Amino acid sequence: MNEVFKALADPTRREILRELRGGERTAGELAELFPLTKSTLSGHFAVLKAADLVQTEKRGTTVLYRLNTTVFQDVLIGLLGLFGEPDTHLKGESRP
Amino acid sequence: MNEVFKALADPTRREILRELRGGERTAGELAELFPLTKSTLSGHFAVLKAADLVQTEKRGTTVLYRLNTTVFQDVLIGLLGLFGEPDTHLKGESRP
DNA sequence: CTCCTATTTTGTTATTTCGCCAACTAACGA
DNA sequence: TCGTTAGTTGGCGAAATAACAAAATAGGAG
Repeated sequence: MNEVFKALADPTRREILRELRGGERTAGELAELFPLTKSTLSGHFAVLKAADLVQTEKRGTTVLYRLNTTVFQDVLIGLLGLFGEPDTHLKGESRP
Repeated sequence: MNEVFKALADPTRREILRELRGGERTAGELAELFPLTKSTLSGHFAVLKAADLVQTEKRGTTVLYRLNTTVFQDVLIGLLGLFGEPDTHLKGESRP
């Protein structure tokens, strides 16, 4: 979960995710959208992949990136954990 | 919004927010919960305050910190912006 | 096999971040 | 006023981060 928040901390990476809302894109297509080199973008892709925010598919010589919407739910739950009510009604300790 | 995500990127700061779910705490009370110096914690408080994630109230010689739940909504909307559907149904361009 | 094209990896540099200690300010009580 | 307690600020070093250029890898096309 820490990796997810760290990944979301960078504006470029958030913009990448925003672009992927429209559907899958190749690494090159994404790279063209930013005033950064391909290698820099490739590093950002790696961070997003490590955080499981994107999924990749290798098709021939290109790599497709797409959003992993499953993790969206995890982030939401994480946020609820930050701002929601403390779980005082639970039996066990939340932090033993 | 960038400051908010940056603030959430640090585990200590997220833990501070989690602690504040239980109600307001003084800077000293919060500092005791972490194996860090007061000055370090003070720095984290400043980041959280700059991101508008907490509100402060000076009472005598102590400073009370409390959660700013208003920003929670902003973060949610920001997340929906990242993972939700692109706003293709809107009239204007989203990025002119 | 050889040459492109697409992408990742590696090495380097500049900037930022996080932690500590020491010094400082502010409010209170004796 | 003097001393104490609560908290913030400034300076510094270590580690993480983000950017680039150049080299390396992997897949087709010919």
